[in-house]
Amino acid sequence: MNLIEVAKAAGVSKTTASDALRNSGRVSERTRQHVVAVASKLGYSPNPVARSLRMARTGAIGLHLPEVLTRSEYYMSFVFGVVDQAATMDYDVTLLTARHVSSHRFHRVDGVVLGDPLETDTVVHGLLDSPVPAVTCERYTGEAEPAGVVLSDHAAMLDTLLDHLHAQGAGHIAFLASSTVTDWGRTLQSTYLRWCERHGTRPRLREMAFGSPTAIMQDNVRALLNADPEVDALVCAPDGAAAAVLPVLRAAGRTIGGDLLLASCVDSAALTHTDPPITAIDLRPREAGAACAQLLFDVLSGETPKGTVRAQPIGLTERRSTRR
Amino acid sequence: MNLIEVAKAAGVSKTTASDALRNSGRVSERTRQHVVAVASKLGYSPNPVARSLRMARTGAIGLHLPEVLTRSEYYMSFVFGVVDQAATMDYDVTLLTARHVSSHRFHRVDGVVLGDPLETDTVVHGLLDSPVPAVTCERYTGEAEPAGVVLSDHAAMLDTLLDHLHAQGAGHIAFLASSTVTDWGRTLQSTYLRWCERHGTRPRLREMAFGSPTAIMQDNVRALLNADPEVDALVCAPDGAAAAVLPVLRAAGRTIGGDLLLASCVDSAALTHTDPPITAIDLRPREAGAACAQLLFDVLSGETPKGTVRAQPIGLTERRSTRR
DNA sequence: ATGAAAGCGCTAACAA
DNA sequence: TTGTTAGCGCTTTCAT
Repeated sequence: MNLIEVAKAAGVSKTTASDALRNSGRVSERTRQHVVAVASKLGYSPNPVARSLRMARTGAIGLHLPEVLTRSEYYMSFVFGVVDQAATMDYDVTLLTARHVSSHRFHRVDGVVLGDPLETDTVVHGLLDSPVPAVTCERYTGEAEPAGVVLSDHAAMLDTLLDHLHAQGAGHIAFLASSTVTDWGRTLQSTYLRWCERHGTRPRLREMAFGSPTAIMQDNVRALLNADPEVDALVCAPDGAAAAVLPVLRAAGRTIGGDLLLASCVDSAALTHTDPPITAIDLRPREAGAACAQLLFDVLSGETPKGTVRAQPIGLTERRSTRR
Repeated sequence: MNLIEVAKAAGVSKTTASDALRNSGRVSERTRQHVVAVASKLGYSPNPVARSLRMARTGAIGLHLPEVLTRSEYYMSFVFGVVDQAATMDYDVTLLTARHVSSHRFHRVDGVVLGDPLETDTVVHGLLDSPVPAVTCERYTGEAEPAGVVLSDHAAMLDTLLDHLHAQGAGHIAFLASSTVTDWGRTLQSTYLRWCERHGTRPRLREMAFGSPTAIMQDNVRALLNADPEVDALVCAPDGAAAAVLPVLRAAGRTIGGDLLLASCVDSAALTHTDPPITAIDLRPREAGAACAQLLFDVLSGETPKGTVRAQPIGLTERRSTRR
């Protein structure tokens, strides 16, 4: 069932049928209604592929996420933020994986959103090199220049968190860090180190690769506490780490919210269920995803110049794990 | 940069260029290499939209998930199972949301995968009514007939779990149920009720709507324990419920793995970090997603008849919460 | 207000 | 082995 058949059945030309169905305002109200009626009777629906070819736009944007992290609640929310925003613009969202770099199928999408682009991710590199505009959530630490960037002020928020711990009496704050392959991980590390310097305390930092398994996180924290028994607060950067190390801390005889304060740099529902609930930075992933999609559309429409950077607010959710 | 320009630059016809780049085996090795070289020098990449139009297939499949649940680890894994499998077939995956039902853009995809189709979801209904084949993960409890179904034996696995609890000495097992809008939720409820009947014990069941907030889950469990202090085991169906109610159980003076056994019908990383770790049914969502995609491709290729049902194994992960 | 024709970039049938 | 031609279904000039 295509446009020609509808036109024929309605006794008009292809063009008129097309214009009628798209409300172009070119046809008389009478014929428009007639064509619409005929089309719906025939169960016609336009072929979006043909339309895309003619209009040179696909009606879809691509979305790429770091492979190792795809289980996390953060990314799931991010994805649906992007999808929601895209839906309001009548756009589809296509998930882009490793295949899409070697292959040459870039332009089945009008643009791409990259969530936390890893410097080491070849897909990211390929996508940034492709002809379609790209918006990243957080800075890309590699060479290429995305068409837009959505940024949150992680440095300021981590400072706020560290100040909070300090105000609660913590004097020796340790930091379980993410690797520096993302701008986020890098920023957090340097912020922590600077904060320690400003406060004249010795940094206790352990770095972990992205997507490290639970056991590794736990080993790191155990080692941290053994090496430094005087540690009285722990901030965990990797998603899921804070909850994962809770048993270890307890096994070491520590009381969370008592002689040891605990906080996470990524909030999640799980942190509200732990005993005690764990203080965390709320990254507002859904809003971040929506902001990325919006920026991409603004760039695509030409309203916004390439290279635009937009701020995305984040928050701190204080819970019992950091209240003495 | 299109095929014609490449052909011109290479001094061959459009067709030859096309065949050379697609390894159709129609052109001589000499010209093939020449065309490929020219194309890559010019930075040519084929237009997938044009190809789709010509070949009457889009190279993408759609994926729809229940809106309310989209944060969960289960669905994130499921999504990437689908994406992985699709990638091996050189297919894209497009996320389908509410918009796609009212609108008529179905056929930008060659088929759709529906994860846990809710009977009440209008998108699901629209998709099942659309001309493209659909594969569901779990049965659709409404009227339409999907082209394929991937099923796990939840009844058998819940029986196994209940038997396990019974073997550990539990005599009064309560069940926090999901609503019956999915086949999964329905199956679990009836299985629990039948098990109770077989064992001559009184069922203690509370049903919760899909996507209920934490507070509601906790209230339900509190009420359950108050009404029935003799309950010595609790099975939670909804994703996240088991972890969420842990504090409530503790506040009620119960010892998990001691005077109260606790288990979840959906496994997740969070359940390995709780104290104690919680026994759960491992639904193997990644494998399930991959199986759905695979079945869809088999249907699309015509190898597999419509209406095919395939089994997908699941497992039980016993943890300390159910070992006395 | 409507129609005829061109063409988006590609692949497949038909020739040579 | 290669080239020529005809569309896939749509939107957009350009006429009328």
